[in-house]
Order: sequence, then C-alpha cells, then structure tokens
Amino acid sequence: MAGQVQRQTGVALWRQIAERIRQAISAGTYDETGMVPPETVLAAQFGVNRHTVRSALAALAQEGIVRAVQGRGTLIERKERLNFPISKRTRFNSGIGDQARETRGLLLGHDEESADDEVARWLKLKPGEIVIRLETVRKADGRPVSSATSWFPAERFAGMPEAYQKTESITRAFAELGLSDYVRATTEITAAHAEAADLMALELTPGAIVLITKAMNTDLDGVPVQYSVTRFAADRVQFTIEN
Amino acid sequence: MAGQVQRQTGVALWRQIAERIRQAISAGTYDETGMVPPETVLAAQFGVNRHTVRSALAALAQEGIVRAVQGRGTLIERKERLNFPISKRTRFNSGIGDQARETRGLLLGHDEESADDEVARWLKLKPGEIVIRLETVRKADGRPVSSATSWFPAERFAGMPEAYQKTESITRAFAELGLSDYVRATTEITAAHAEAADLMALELTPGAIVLITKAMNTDLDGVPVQYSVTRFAADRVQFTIEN
DNA sequence: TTTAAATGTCTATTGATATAGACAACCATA
DNA sequence: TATGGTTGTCTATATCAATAGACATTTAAA
Repeated sequence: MAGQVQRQTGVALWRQIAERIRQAISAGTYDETGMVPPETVLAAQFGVNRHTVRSALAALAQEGIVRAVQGRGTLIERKERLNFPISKRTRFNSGIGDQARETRGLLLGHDEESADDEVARWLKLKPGEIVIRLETVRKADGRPVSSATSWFPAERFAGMPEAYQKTESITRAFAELGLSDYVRATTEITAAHAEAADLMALELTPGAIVLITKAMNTDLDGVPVQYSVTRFAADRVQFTIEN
Repeated sequence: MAGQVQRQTGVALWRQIAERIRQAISAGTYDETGMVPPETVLAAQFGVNRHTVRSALAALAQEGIVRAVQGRGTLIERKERLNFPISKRTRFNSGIGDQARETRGLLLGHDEESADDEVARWLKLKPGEIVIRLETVRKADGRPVSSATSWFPAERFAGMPEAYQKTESITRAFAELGLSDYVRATTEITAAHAEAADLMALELTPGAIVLITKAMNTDLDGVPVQYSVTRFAADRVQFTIEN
C-alpha cells in the first residue's frame, strides 16, 4: 500500500503525495480515525522527508480537505465525490439529487456569435448561422463542480441568457422558452490537466485533472437544441452510465 | 492561445508545456505543416526559455509523439486518440473498429480468489464466493491503451484464463465458454493521476492521467457475468456515450 | 555556394524542491 | 502534573528546474 513516489519526473514529490493522500481519503482508507496518519508515519510510508509530507498536507489543507491541529493530528474535513448519472435524461440538478444540499447555476457571460465548424456540426446548422453562447459555472453546496460553455440556436432560444440567469437551470430555462422536455443524444468524455481558466473557475490547483464532456441535447423530435463543452473538477465527481 | 503556464505549483514548466503541445497536436492545431512550431517560437508563446521548451519536446519525443530533425524542425509522428463508444454493446475490439490496424489482448496474470465486498456487490454474489480474476493489457497497434482487472463467477466461467489467452478477447472467450451474447449494464467513470503500476503497464510518464472505468456486464437474463476495473491512458482515448 | 532558419551542445547562474536535524508548542491521558 | 505523541518553526545543505548566452551542426532554399 505504501507504494513509491517517482523522482525527477517534473512532478514535485509533495504534489504526488498530496494526490495519493487525497485518493486514500476519498477511498475511505482513514475512515476509522477520521484522521490522516501522523506526518512521520506518512514520511516513512512514502520514503520521503517529513517536510515533504508537510508540503503535501499544506496543499490539501489549502483546499479545505484536511485541517491540521497542533498536538492532535490532521483531521479529514471532506471526502465526498459527486456522482453524475449520464443517460437520455441527463440533467445537472436532478442528477445531483440529494447528494448536495444546495445547487446553483451561475451565468458568467453570454454572447451571440456565428457558429464555427464544430458548433455547427453538433447543432446541425450551417457554419455561420447565429448561435447564443452561455458561459456558466455550477456549484454544489458552494463548491464549484463544473464550468460549461453552451451553444443554442439563436432563433429558437433568443431569451436563453435571461431565462438561465433567472432560473439557474438549463432545464427550467428551456421550460420558460417553451421546450418542456429534451433528451441527451451524445456525450463524449475525455480528461486533461487543468488550464489556467479551469483553476479560476473551478478553484483548482495547478496539475489538477479536469474531466471534459462534449454533449448534445435534442428535443423529442431529434432536433438539436444545445451543444455544451463542460469541464468538471475530476476529484469531485464521477460519471455513471446506466444502459 | 499562448502563455498561461504556472510557476511554483509542483508541476515543472517543461511538463506543463509538454501537455499543452500534446493537446495542440491532438486537436490538429499543427496539421497544416505536420510540424510543431520552432523552439524559439514556442518559447516566446509560453513565455519561457528555449531550453525549457526543449525539455518538453524531449519528453514528447521519448513517447514517440514527435521527432526532432536538426536543421528542419520537429515533426509530428502520431496524433490519434482512440474513440470508445460506451453502450449496451460496449466491446473493446469492435469498438475500436477500423481506428487501429491491430488490437491485442494480453493476459498478464490470473487467479482464483474469494470475492471481496466490492466485487461481490457488483457481481451480486455473497462475499467470500469464489471468483476468477484476470489481469489484462489491451494494445492497439502495439501501444498499450488500457489495463484491466476483471472478475468472473468462478463456477460458471472456470476456463476463462485459458480462453482469454487463446482468443485475446473477452467477447470471444465468453463465446468459447458458451455465452454467445452479453450486455453492458453499468459503467462508472473517474479520472486520476497515474500510479506506479500504470506507468509500467501503460508505458506512461509520471503525472500522466488515467481514465478509470468500473463496468459490469450481464448475460441477456440480466445475470452479472463480469465486473472490470479498467485504467485507460487518458491522452490516447476518449469515450462516447450514445443514447 | 551562400544564407537563413532550425535543432544540438556546452557553460554558468539563479531559484525552487527536497533532505537533515533540532527544538518549540500543543494536546490527550495516564 | 508529568509524559508521549503530535504539529509548528527554524537553520543549513544538496539536488533539480529554469534562465541566459554563445556557438556548432544540419537542412532547405535563395
């Protein structure tokens, strides 16, 4: 279980160790005590100096995952990971269900623009047709979970920005604009290291992982109504596909 | 498009830059020339010294993604990313389709063991019932794409290791053992940094990302026949979910 | 054949990362 | 109220990552 950390790889030891501890917390390895093992023990396990472990724990404390108490130890503050079901009926808010007390959708910005090749292809428009672009961040219990860029056919969903800002939900915004139901047609999933914009929007630290989905929703007639590129903080979520 | 590498984050600049170039290659940014921009240009774009860019390119060359030619430039050798459709009929080999010339499934090891809580839950067995565990690595065109640990009910699929070794495919191994068809019931997806075992099995460099799926297949009567934890090299694959 | 543009190699220096040891401060409990 | 176990802080040193500059070598094109 100890497992070795790798030197001279361009990834600092303290960062590798932070990641290992984060995963151990998430896996419930320390559930019995509710605490991370003492720094000296961790240092021995990973084969590094105690100071290096302290750097790792400091990073986790910065994220609010652990809290060190002098004389006692390092307490675990959070260990949850949100589960997102992906299916025909994929929706952010109902998907979260009772996993969080409170979910919010914040509109960071919006614009009208002409569709580039990628957007046009997904929405089955001609390149150059006008689309509405929404930049949003979704939070659960105050923690940012995902940031999304969404495109909608402008003609059909002219009032989208206002509707989203009012309802804080794509589903409810669609409803306000006369689309009572829609289905998820396609989802693509990849993973990458967080970019500068992710660090800001999702309150991540550099080197963190983002799960990226490209998704297309259609109305019940199969006409595309939304294309979204969504970036999730990978250590806060998992996806479930039920067939 | 330029800039935005982060300093003092525990992730070396050359590693961040390698990741950015890797993604640009994958996105087709350099398709016109088939070459990466000159080192001096990249250095200016990222705001770092040329030597730092050279470290990044050296890492990509080590992976066989680019090849530097003195006097000419740095050529792109590979840019593909395999697409995995995930659906009721998810299978590795047919999913790959014509994306690779050759796919292989290698059996690294196998064992009989009693099911732990997690395996028992997924396979709907009682904890302690005997299961067969298979450790496999799947390759496309000689490059490792995923490493998997799979569990099967021992009673029903006693000859699994031999059948897999012979056929190099789960689907064909099932067929040999009398199961002509099966369906994917559930898939869970997460992402994490590669661990030491991943680096070996998938020929990755430390800091790389792995996409992790936990999947359960059933026969046509809904009886679980396989539970797998599969780790994919994130920069070589993407998943597509079609509803 | 010359030249410009590109990668390859070398030296030197600075700043970040990691190790090592010592000791202070704090907490729980025997 | 001691005591052992824990986190917090300090100093010093070694190694890795990154910058800086100079120049060699190779290629393609003028």
